[in-house]
Amino acid sequence: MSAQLSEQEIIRRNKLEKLEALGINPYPAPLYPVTHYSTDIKNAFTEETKEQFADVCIAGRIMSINDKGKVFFIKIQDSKGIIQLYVRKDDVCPGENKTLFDEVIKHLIDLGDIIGVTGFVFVTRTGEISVHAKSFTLLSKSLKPLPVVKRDDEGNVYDEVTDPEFRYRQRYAHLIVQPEIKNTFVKRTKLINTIRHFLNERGAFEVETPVLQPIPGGAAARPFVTHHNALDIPLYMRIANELYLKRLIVGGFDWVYEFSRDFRNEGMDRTHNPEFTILEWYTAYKDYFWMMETTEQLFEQIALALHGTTEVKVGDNIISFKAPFKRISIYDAIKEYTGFDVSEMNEEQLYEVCKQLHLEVDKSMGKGKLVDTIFGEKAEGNFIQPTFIIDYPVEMSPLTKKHRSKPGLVERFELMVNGKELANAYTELNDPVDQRERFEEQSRLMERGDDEAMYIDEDFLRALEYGMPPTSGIGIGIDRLCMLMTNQPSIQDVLFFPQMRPERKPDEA
RNA sequence: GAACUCGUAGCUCAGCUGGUAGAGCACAACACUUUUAAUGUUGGGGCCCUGGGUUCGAGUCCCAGCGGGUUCACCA
Repeated sequence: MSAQLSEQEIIRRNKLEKLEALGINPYPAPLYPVTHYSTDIKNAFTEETKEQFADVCIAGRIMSINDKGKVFFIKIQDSKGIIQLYVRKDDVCPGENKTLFDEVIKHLIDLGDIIGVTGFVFVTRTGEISVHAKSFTLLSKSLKPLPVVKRDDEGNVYDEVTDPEFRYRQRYAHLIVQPEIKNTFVKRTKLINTIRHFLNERGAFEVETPVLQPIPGGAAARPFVTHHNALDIPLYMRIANELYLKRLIVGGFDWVYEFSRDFRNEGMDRTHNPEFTILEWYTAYKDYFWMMETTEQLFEQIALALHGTTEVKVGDNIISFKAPFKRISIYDAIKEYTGFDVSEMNEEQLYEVCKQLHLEVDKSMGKGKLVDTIFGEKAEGNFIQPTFIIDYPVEMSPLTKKHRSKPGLVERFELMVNGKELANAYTELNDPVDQRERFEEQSRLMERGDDEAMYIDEDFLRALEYGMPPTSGIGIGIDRLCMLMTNQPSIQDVLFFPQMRPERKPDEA
């Protein structure tokens, strides 16, 4: 074990022993009575307010040390920012015993240590607001050197940690070294809070439903399988929570929602993580037109909450979330970008169109999947500004109510933004007889080899048979929405701990 | 799962057609009581991802593996 330690790690362990020999606990238990944060001091300190800062207590992690002999300039980083400490030998060691300064501060303190000081705020000769330390306390010794990232007053960064593996595997260290990435995660939480507030103030009710499901329903995807020992049955990590939320609508809740962590056993890339978050909500006595209007309002509100404006810059595009959004049927969208009118086509004709468009297709694909493929490959990427794609063919949508006036279609929309799907919603299918037929059609697709076709959920059908009010529901991909709203190209940058391949243990080499 | 690409000090990176392993920061020692990414002087630190091969000789060339990234496939 010790053979694997670097020189610097060994030195730090030696310092730990020396501290203990001096009777200093490198990991003290008592609370540290912090009174101020770095940026609050820097923002509020003036000649006029300086009395308020005559006696402050502040703590943080040492990010730089400038040793000037009998004076140290130490920059510490707390949860809000960085502030400089001015540590003078005779002020932290007023008596005869100068050990704290000559030994501890001069030799036993490292970058990365967490310390606290009390003192008063003042401005140095070079004009930097600093804390003049009267006492100095080691709060936690750091045994592992952090990557050293430096930055000057213009904000230029030197020796930035660029290794993505480090960023994602050791997020804790990445957050220390580049705290500006916190902004993305602060925005993520703000986004979720905004949605929660939007829904709650309209009377929606937040619920929790099973993650472990005996039948993985509500979406077309490959699930993770696990096993329950006591019951001796397979259980699936949920791929969606749709069918459970609808059961609650049957049970008499008019508007339920859940931020659902879903799991899909599929590939990983910069837009896919095996676990991800989808907001789903269901509202009784509404239809998909109402849902489009509500969705527009929600997105407009999110943009305002995060950016203070409805115009959001994403990559090279400026996206306007000002409601209302454009609406176009999926067949019109396909016609616009391929020239083919597929609205009246049967499966063979669609297959032929796919061939002509050089799209990869196979015989297991039904009409729904063929239309989906054409749209996904040829049209989807063109919708940069928020656009509702509406009225999908029934074959693509086994949980959606048939269109009130257009045969062969269902009342469904997907919201496209920046060329990607952000939301998927419909007027819910509440006819139990129709729902059973749709499930049976899915079974036939499964037999043809479609490994994403849905299972028949008898319990869900039983619930529908009791009667579900007319309902509209929606699913919104929260991670994708975060990527969009924070202008991050990779899902790994909006998740604190994205899934990684297991790290190889050093002793396995 | 496939193709391409990368792996050298704690960090960022050099290392030529194969010939004793390099820099800056970080680290250690000394000096300096208001410094500004980086004060000066001196010093230490490497299984060059792993395993094979070619060669008198491999960080460098070849093969395989491991890990990362990008693109593609599947999908939200």
